[in-house]
Amino acid sequence: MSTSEEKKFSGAYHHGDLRVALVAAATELVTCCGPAAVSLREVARLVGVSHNAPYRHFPTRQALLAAVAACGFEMLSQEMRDAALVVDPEAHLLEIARGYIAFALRHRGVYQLMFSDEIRKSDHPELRAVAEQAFGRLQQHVEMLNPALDPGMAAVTVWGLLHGIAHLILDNQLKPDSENDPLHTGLVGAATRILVAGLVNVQAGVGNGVQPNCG
Amino acid sequence: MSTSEEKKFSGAYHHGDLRVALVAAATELVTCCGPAAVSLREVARLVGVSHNAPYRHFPTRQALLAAVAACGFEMLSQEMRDAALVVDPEAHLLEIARGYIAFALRHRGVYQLMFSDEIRKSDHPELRAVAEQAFGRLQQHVEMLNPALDPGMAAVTVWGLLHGIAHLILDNQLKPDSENDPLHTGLVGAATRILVAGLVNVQAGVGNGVQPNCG
DNA sequence: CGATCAAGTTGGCACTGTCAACATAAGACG
DNA sequence: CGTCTTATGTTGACAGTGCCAACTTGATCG
Repeated sequence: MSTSEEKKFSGAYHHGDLRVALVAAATELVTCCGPAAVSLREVARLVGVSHNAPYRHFPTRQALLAAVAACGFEMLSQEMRDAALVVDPEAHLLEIARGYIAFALRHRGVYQLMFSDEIRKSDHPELRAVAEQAFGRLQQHVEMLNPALDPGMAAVTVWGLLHGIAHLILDNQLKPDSENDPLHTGLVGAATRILVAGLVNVQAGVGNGVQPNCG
Repeated sequence: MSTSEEKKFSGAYHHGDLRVALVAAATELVTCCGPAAVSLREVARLVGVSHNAPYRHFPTRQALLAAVAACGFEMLSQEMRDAALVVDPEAHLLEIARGYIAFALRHRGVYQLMFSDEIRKSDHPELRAVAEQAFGRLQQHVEMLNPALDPGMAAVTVWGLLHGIAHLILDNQLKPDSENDPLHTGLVGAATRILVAGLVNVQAGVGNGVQPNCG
């Protein structure tokens, strides 16, 4: 933030790198106060430009938020690559689950944004691309657990569980076990164990191929 | 809606039943256009009163939306009672899952509202009550599947999966299998089968009691 | 140098949630 | 019956929003 938030670094009329400064400021705002609290005017204020300057770089508020979300998907994708070190498949998935939830907690508002229907992926192809990449990684991991299953179905199931738990936590729908377990590792562990047991033991049924990410 | 939406049914200055008319209109708006599209002024307009009349019945926009959400929880609770007829535990949970997703799809915006963090359950105790009631029903059902498991953990896991899938569908994160399977029965079936297999086969581990619904 | 054009600015519009002040109708009480 | 109170609606205002249009600035290139 300290690099470009102060615009007058060279007394310039033109900011120099307003686009990235806007995304950075917006990300910060989203992270601390949630997507709803982000207004273009506030972001502009933070960066130190006039209320209409952002429109030279983003045609709409949604577009700016989409850029923030895309940034989030890249981070998530990275996070899941980092979790790829563990070898035991079960421990592997547990590691992924922990990482996923930790990511959602650490980036709160950004995570909410990434899966918000306010940001239609159909309107932002680049967003869709990074999102599919992240999902692909997850699917790879799940596939190793039980190759007999329809990979798409299985992956969406895992994703659904993680996404659901993340949402429940972020939306404050769970009693504040937060005191002694702020990352909800207990819940995540139990849920993952149940899911893994299911993935391994379920008899492979018919699967008609669900795919993610349209918008 | 036709009962009280037209205020001048008797040329009255006082509406007679403005509160329920507002909730009804808001519910309609939320259902068709999503929570974000609901403005107090628009609701007032629909009902045919001045833009400030709602403030005589709801101290804030959030309060009106909370009333809509509470109404939704009651419907969901009802829905889950209706699903209690099936006897085979597995088929039972499948029935519940189908019902849950169907509810989310049928009531779209209301469902999003029910679990939105915009509406803090701590601010609306009556909301919290009906929400906990609905969760209690789910927990009862899950408990029958494997009494050895921590009931809270297991129920939150089931809930998490259903909630996650619902969110993915409602937020348009899944490719439009919608054409040939608008209710996503294929996905819901597969996911539920995996989950049931897990619930039945997992060895009961330690559980430190997660509970839902705080805000 | 002069023209062009991207990048920022000022001003305005319609809309929002919410507050304050006022108006009206209905019901309580004499 | 008349008056007083109170719940309920209304009008008007304020600060905030996203976005459009018109203007200004400064860098870049012939």
